[in-house]
Amino acid sequence: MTSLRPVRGTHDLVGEDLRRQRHVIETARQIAERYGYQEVSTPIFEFAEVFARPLGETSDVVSKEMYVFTDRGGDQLALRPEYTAAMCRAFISGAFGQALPVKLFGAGPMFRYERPQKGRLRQFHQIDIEVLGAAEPLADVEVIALGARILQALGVADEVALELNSLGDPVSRQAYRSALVAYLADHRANLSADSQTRLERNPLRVLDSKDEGDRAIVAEAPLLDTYFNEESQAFFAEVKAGLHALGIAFTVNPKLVRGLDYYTHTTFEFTTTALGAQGTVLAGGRYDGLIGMLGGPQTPGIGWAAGIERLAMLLATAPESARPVVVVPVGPASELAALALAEELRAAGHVVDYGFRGKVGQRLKRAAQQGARYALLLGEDELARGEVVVRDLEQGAQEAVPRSSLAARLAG
RNA sequence: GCGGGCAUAGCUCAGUAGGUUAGAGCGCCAGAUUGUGGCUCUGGAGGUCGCCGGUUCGAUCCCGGUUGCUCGCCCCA
Repeated sequence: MTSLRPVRGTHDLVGEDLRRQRHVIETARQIAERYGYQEVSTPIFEFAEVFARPLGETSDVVSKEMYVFTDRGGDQLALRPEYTAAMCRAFISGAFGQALPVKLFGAGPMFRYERPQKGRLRQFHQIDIEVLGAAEPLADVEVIALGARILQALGVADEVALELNSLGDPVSRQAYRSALVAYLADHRANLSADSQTRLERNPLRVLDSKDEGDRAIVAEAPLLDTYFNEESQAFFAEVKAGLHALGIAFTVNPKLVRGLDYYTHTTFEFTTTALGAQGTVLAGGRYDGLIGMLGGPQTPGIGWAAGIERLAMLLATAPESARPVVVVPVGPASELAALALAEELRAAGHVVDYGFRGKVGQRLKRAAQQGARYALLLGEDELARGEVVVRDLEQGAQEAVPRSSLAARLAG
């Protein structure tokens, strides 16, 4: 048995799994570009405060899941557990210029120290979309639409449903929070143990508790939208109207509360029942206070992140890998000529593999395993005649083709 | 951090009511076929039965612990 394993919750990505993930990223990249989002890539580690401050010191992500370390210069750094705060830091650092809004697309690894399970890893990958500097509800609409279009293009739209909610602006949210805490405090004794601690740390989370007793209590709890001021109501109405106008189906889930502290107004989640316990596939919301919280100029923001592994698992089929042409020298005397032929075909744009050793039979077997369509056999006889034997590995038929018409033969 | 399931060949898995050399299919290597894969046949390599300890004359099998994987809780993409 192997003694050297990848670190728990990390995986080597190869073959079909890698192709699935690349397909997810490429699809998202193309569509984001079509919507006018620019691709950016930020460092995978940052000063730890970049995440600790906006996410909240008491949040699980910061208090128990972040990979934090001190570097040789004594700085407290963290492997990024999410993209949004890092994007905002880059914005404050001046990476994206001054013209607002900026529309950003990114994809890459994130790190959280958690118990791995289906659809959850310690190093996982996310696609990230952010719009910074747009306070308009139509920005929320576009951002959600972009997510919906990507899910459609991936062919997973039927597996997924959009849930939408609003937390209201900070004033409304705070008013509601007080009312909720007061209500829950009256029922504290009947709440589950988890929800009693939620009540201390993040009372809104009690709303989406899975515990049945909690659900009964929550059913009677005050409703968020009754605490909305006019502005919050109008904002939410515009987002919903925009989604209707674009034909994007959603259901309002008044108990949809995103976990991270920085959300205001719109929150949303695309979820599936096809992935076991980790149903959330793409989720985000508006975070108008985040950039200010980080010490930047008050700038509104809205965005989402999608789990690449989760999307890759939903893909019905894996993309095919390129089918190579394999060049096979017959006998040692033709090796160099065969290698030169391979180079020539590569220069012409073909995917060409050249094995380094083995008898003709072994090389052909290998070529078939690689999924090659053609094997090109080149021996002394063919060299002398200026020909190449083109063997169709699917049909089993082969024919000698003059070098001059080889390109045309392979094209057909 | 808490709970359940699983751990035998490269892969998927069988097995021994505790007993001498632990099996299959697929894969791998070689040969039949010294310039031809996929079919067929023959032969071969490959295992500290996850690890440590206990019970026993004897443990891959029973018991305890441990590690890993996996699924769930918390939390989240």
